[in-house]
Amino acid sequence: MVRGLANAVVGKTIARAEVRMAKIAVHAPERSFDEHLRDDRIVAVGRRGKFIVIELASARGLVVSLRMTGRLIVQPPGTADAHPYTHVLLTFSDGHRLCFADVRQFGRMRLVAPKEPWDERLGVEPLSEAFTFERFTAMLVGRRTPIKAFLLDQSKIAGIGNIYACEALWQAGIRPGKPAQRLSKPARSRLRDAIQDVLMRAIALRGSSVDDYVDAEGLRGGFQNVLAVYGRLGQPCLRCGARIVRTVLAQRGTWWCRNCQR
DNA sequence: CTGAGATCCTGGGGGC
DNA sequence: TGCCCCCAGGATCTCA
Repeated sequence: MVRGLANAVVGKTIARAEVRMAKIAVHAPERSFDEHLRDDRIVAVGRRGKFIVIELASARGLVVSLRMTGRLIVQPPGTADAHPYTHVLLTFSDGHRLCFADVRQFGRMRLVAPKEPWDERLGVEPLSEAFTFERFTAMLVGRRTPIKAFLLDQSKIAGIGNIYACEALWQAGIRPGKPAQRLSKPARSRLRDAIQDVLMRAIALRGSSVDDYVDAEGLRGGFQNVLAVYGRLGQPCLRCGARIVRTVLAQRGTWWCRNCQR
């Protein structure tokens, strides 16, 4: 998503910003969203955890959280709204538009000040050098919470969602409900590797379009075609053939194999 | 600090 | 065919 977005919008100047649903655009109240953004320029697009960061020439940032159904769509000049639930529209000086749409209205587009520590509550990036076996081990000490709940906690490891938590636990052969502190050394090693492997493979396939996810270029992902457990209730485990079960853990649907995840 | 649960939303699927 | 019910889920908040 970030790579496609960067290709499409870096260098563009914001001519105006239209907010159709006020709660979606979060900003300092002194001025309107449009007054804040007008004439600023996009210099980079990055990511921290699941948050997309659109960096501006003013050193401020537009931090976008898509949650489940949020979409960012880049539209050529002169085209109609690309999505019926468009809540925020940035129009660039060249006529292109960046449309933020979200059926469920859970997503947010937040304007942050230069050096504002908006990501203080996010944990380690799982694909960074900092995510070592030693650090992973230290994080798990004394944690009684189920390992799957731990993986979903963005303040520990940033960026793992429900799909990738299920897939990483299957790949590592670990029961989702196992208390985090009780993972053996080999299990911790397998899980750390599985987290990185699952995330890298998913990114290579442009994400998981389980429902109707599309990236900024309107392309569907491909990882939904290679999911081992997520959404595969009753189907055979790709490793042992046992039926995949679904339980609820941390208020989330959890798919796993009772036979080969222990 | 940890862990658990509620909350926000709407489309879509299942049941009848 | 139509209606009702319920469910999916990420981040943030509250509470014990």
